[in-house]
Amino acid sequence: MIELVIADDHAMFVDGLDSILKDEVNISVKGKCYDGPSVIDFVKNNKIDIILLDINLPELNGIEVCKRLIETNGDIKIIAISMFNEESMVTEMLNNGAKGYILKNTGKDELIKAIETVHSGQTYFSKDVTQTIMNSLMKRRKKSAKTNAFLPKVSRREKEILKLIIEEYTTPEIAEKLFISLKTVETHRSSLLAKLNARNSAGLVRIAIENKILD
Amino acid sequence: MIELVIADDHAMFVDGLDSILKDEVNISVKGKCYDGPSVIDFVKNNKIDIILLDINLPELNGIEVCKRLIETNGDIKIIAISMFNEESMVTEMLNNGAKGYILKNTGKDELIKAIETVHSGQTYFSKDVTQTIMNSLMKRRKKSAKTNAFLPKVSRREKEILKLIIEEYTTPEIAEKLFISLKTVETHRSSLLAKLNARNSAGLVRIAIENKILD
DNA sequence: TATAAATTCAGGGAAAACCCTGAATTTTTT
DNA sequence: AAAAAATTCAGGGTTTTCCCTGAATTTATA
Repeated sequence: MIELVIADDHAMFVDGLDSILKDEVNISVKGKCYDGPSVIDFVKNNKIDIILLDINLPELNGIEVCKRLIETNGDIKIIAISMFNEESMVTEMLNNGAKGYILKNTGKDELIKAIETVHSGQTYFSKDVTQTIMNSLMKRRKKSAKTNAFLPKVSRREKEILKLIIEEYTTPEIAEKLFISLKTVETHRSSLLAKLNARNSAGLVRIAIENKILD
Repeated sequence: MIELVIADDHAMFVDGLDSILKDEVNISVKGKCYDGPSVIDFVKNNKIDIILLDINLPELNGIEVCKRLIETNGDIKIIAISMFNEESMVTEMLNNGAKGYILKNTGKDELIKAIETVHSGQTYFSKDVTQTIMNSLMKRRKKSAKTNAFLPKVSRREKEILKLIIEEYTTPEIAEKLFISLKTVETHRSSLLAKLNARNSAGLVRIAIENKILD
């Protein structure tokens, strides 16, 4: 028997889920919560396998609830429920330990499949959700492609010096470390500024990291 | 008719795919390539809708091929084929414009579904692949929590100044921009160095980016 | 083998960054 | 209301960075 609790501030939605799940012989709805703190309380005092957790909860939002429950009660399984199919929310929930993410327009069959899958120790994400994640992963391409723009070649030695600059070494220190003159290091620094089109060390570091020049 | 080319260095695998696709009335295998440069050549001289592109290609690997083809021939659709279900490879291909990613142990039905889906303008990722991506997104939770370690609070004003430092503004410029004294900016810089445990601006920028202090 | 690119070094100077001490005022938190 | 944190400013000094010109040597490339 899978024992679960439903957490959502819309009573009607909670009841809807409840009536859907009532028909399932191996699923038992042990409780209903309408705000964040209640969920934490309820889980503390009852043996619960799975929480169907809405993201938009009053007082303490679903993301926070998820984080706290995983911290204190590591073996609890959380399925996030949300109206919004947004990459930021999905990743946020995943990062806080949710085992599944389904949308509110999910049908009965998929809901039950999600519950059973997560209960068996696996993770469950609806097709729409995974598609959203994949799409957002792809969109990042255009961003990074734009920032790349035009980058001249940075020589081996320059990279070496750039690396040390990023590691907070000063020019005298770099000179000593590489057994070359202080003036040579300064030359390399100037070349780097020119090549990467930076005004100072701060820009050098930012541009180097943004464009993954080292690696 | 979907016109495609198969690119993989293992002839036997290529022939296997070919014979599978031969039975499909609406799919036509227009060519077979066994290394990176050949693919680029072939696509240049033939009207191709889709490329089934292996990641491990000789001379020029699949990731590079993908990047170049998308740059020159934006409307071509690439489905990556790989033996390995690794998050790094999947994201790498996605970032370079692949529209699908399937594993080499994928069955006939799924392969054809992938081709048709991608040809229709959508993206296709097999269940295994999406699962891998979702899992790796979840694993990052622990990582980011560790790197955070202990970071003191950076105040609102300090963040403002830190942002400008990262944008390559100098102290006099920041002072003018914020209508405050040069000495005040210097104080904030010192506080930032102390709080973030950095030795200089370069470190400031690196630490700020690494720990996502702005955002 | 020419040519180009990378690496090395130097002097001298201006600007910026960094360090220290010290302090007043405002805002936030307890 | 009191304490703590944030923001503001200053003097004076050292170090580092940045800029310019100029140049020799080594290495890679056409």
